[in-house]
Amino acid sequence: MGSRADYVTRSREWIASILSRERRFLSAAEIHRRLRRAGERVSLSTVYRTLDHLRAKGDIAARADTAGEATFMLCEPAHHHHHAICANCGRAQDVDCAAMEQFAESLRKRHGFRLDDHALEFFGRCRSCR
Amino acid sequence: MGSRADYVTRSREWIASILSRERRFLSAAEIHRRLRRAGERVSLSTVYRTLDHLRAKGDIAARADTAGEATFMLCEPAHHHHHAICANCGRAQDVDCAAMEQFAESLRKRHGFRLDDHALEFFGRCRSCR
DNA sequence: ATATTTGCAAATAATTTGCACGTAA
DNA sequence: TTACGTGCAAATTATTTGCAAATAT
Repeated sequence: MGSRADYVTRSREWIASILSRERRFLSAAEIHRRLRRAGERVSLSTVYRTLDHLRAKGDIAARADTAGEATFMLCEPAHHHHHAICANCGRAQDVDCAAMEQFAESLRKRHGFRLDDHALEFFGRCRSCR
Repeated sequence: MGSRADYVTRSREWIASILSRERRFLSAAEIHRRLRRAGERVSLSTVYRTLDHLRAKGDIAARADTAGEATFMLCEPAHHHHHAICANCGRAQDVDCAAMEQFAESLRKRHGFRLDDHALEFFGRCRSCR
């Protein structure tokens, strides 16, 4: 039965550590640039493949930025991507969403829309960037 | 002073009419396909340029779909892109958002996040697709 | 030993651009 | 007429893939 292994490699550790240090959405190219700066020689395709791997495992959240470029961020609850994204530093913080869920429910009642998933993003300035 | 004109052309009328008929997010390629089906000979670049033009005017909303491809939809209030997107037919309906605004306000108080803009999307089944 | 990951170079796919020609005003 | 729009082909950019070599288990 298909239970594929999960090798721990230098590239993967580096990419994970970058995502873990910078708690914000990064593109594959940005991650690749940081690797080179750190002196790590990892190919861009490996970055893409690793990000895809992490996404499949549910370890990171992916979203397309305004230009449509894919970006990735470490994020535990794989199913609730609610973030407050700072227009200045780009950092994203998680947002608790009890009120959100409640609103989603009222949505269904008023609009007859059966909800499978939802995504909410705020754009602005975080506390430290004001 | 730079107030550019706004010519009414065959291509633009067609593209506007397609967006007006289909109230859902369409990619440039999808719009182009519809034009050809209708027997209209419009280049893909013109589709892109027209969509960009409409977006600049604030007549349409743009968003990257899950694959990162740009999609466009006719949408009056240029600053509030809240949509309920049907996973089946793809149609997007506007969602009233008084409760949303209120939630955004509490966000600021609790997280110290100064809000510039926000985007909210629901994915599921609309009434007629259930 | 063997399955998995990687690098590299080439293939795709979406989008943009330069430029000569067409068209609305 | 003249500013704006369009087609076409070429350029750019993000992402994916095939395959042989490297590496983790």
